[in-house]
Amino acid sequence: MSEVEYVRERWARLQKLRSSGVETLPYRFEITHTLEEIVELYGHEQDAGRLQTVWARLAGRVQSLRWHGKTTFCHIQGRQARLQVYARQDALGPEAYEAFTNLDLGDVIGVEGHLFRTKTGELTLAVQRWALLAKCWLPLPEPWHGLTDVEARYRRRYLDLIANPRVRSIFLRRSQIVRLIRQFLDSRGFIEVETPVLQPLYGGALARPFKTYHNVLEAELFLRIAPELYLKRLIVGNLERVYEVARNFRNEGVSTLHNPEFTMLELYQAYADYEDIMRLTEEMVAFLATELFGTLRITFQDQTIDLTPPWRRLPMLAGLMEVGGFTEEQLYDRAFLVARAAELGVPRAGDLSWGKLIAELFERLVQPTLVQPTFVTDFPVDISPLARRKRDDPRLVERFELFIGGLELGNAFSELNDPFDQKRRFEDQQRQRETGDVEAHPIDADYVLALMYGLPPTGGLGLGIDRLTMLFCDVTSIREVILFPLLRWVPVELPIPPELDRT
RNA sequence: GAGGCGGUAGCUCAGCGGUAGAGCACUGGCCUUUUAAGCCAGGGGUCGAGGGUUCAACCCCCUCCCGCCUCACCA
Repeated sequence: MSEVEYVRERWARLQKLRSSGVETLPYRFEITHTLEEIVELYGHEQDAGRLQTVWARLAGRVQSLRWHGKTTFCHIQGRQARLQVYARQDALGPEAYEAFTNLDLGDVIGVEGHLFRTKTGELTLAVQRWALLAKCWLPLPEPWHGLTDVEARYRRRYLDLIANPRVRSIFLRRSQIVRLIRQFLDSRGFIEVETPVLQPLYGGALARPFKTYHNVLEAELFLRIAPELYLKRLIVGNLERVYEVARNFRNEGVSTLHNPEFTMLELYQAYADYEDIMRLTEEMVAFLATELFGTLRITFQDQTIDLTPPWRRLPMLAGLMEVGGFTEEQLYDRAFLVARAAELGVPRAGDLSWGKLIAELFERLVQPTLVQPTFVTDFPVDISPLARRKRDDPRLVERFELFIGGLELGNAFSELNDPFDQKRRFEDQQRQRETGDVEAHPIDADYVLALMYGLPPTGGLGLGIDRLTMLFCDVTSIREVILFPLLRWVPVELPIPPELDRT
């Protein structure tokens, strides 16, 4: 049967229901409990007499229907809990009962009655009155296999959420993660702030931006690629500890690890350095695991990951020596690095700076081995234009990236607070841009001006919320943790029968 | 951007160069404690789109669209 015919059929049933006296499509329905509350309160209550006295008004989506002549069972589903509902002709009367048997899977109903337990012991509501709250005009995916077609799952995420409990649990967990992060940071004296998404000049990361246009100002604007430079202005402004749960936009490819818009926690703490931020990070992630799972040992892709702090610190150059087999001399031997990089398939290795060569080699040789939580520290200065130089080696910066389960989760520095050095670093980026590096950081004089008023020593962190959620939900595609991942637009044809397509 | 895989009923999937299939869902009937309810009967298809080869194409060929995976790009 075509979708149009389903709609037609259900339309006819709705008309029948309207004439049965059952309340139809009301503006509100007063509930006494959510389904979660009812199950929580009475799920273990065995006393039949006591259950009998519980009168409840509940609502949910009909997710199964079993009818047996003069009685009908169904389950209604809420956000997490579901409850069985039992309708009898003798309790409802012939009209309301007949209407109940004409429900469709997917309809949203409100029910009123008392609780009891069936023969098999299942907590159930015996309906006395009911109302149709919303009509489901189209058939739902079948309950047994759920919805598996990936494209359909992303384009119609609501169906995915209805049909696949695991998907629901991922997004509930994501919400919990963000809530716990706020709780953790608030308890440490951070304040949550909001900074511009529309920026006249983008910065704070090395990436290509989306461009847009303000009509009245007649000005080009960019969607932010990171909130970093605004948050650090706030540290200049004495706010001392700030964070933002920031949606960032990067005009880059889509993959299992990248969505053009994604969510990053950024935080800045005055008077701290990157060592402090490492401790903060491991404590925060350990807090999350403990609150979510009650343990610091989690499973990701069949590997057990131990989140117990302190985590391994691995200086980038040390990693190349240990895992990559480099000697200290080789690390500064440009010809050797170029040859090794070319060997590993790095394109245009000869054109890369020392820092980029080191980073490429590290990424290929060492990164895949990082399953247990690891802070990779001390990056080359030329790929880190916003990080402060290492106190005992000006070729490097005080920066770390966090890897867990092979995922790159975060990036942090001792923030560069010297306006003169910052200006030179921007100028260096500008030169890279002129040689064709489209991701080089643009010069932001307004930001340097802010630094001239004095940025205290500051530690900052960017933590990928999407990827952190992937880790905690044991999924390998970022689209599984983003409710509506970016897909190419396709036209939709509405299955509305022509005779119903009027006012 | 390159390569691989996929798109068949509302959903999950078979299928074969020769009349389009199953399970669930749907419709009608029976059934007052069922739960992947059961039993009986029935309806439902632009086989992603377009072109080509062929007596004949869901199937073979070409182009395109959409998606997934790997790689590249990308921190």
